[in-house]
Amino acid sequence: MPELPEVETVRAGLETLLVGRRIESVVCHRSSLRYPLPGLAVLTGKKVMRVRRRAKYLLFDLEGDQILVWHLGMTGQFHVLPQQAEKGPHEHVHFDLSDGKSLRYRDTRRFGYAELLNSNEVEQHPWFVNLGPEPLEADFDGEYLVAACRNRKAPIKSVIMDATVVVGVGNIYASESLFRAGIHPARAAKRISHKRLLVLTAMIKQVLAEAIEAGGSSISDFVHADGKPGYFAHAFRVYGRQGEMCVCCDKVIKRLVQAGRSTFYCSGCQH
DNA sequence: CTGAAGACCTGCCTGC
DNA sequence: TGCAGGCAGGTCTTCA
Repeated sequence: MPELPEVETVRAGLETLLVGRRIESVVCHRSSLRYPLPGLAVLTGKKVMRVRRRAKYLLFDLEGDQILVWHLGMTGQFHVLPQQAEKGPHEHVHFDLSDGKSLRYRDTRRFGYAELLNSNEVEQHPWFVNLGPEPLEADFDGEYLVAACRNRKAPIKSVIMDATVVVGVGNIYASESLFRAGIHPARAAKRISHKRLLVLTAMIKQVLAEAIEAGGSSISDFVHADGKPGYFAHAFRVYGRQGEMCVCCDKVIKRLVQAGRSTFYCSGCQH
């Protein structure tokens, strides 16, 4: 469910709630999500040292050398509840913690997945080895995107959602950043001028930074680790607004389907 | 190699 | 009311 701002918001929440706590017990209510779950019982007694993020993956650094890598898929959520809280629907894994709380993983559609790695295995793991730069880091800049779009005739929306080009830009923020940049989502990447790609790079950074600042979006499944919703959904300018008036001109927001995903755009502002 | 489409899974909303 | 169909924030696999 979550795009980069949501995962980053979850990461920050979990960092506060988990670091320094020990895992006292682990219960898996099913043996696999998207893939088989790793044997999590080995984490019993381990202290959580850090919670990091790479792309849309959460990385829990544990005492010793192990890293629990977790992807939330479309509908994954972590909640921190009192240990005595009853098991909720679609709660697949419980970690009881040394402070009397319980970390619960809930995932309706079960597209989430997890793996337990040693720290030296992460970079070369298939999930990480081909990932592009983080969109908010300096190595994702205009010149980089220009180079990535050269010779690519795929629609620009597909290119910015390609995790080997840049990580973390999902279906919502792809539409939002293309709107801000005034670029039609179906335009072939190679047919966009250098100057406009520089603007798009800046808009990707801007929209993601604003969403993180607002605590992520809240559509149906996203909630923070502490259960509070994010507020960025109120700031969508095109996503989910087909049939509504554009905020910038007198045209109506349209929807089209690209690679099986909905894309929202304004035919007046984007070309 | 590239790009498009299907697959995974459940729940909710719409329209007949 | 009931049911079929479409839709949902991700990513991997398959196919042309």
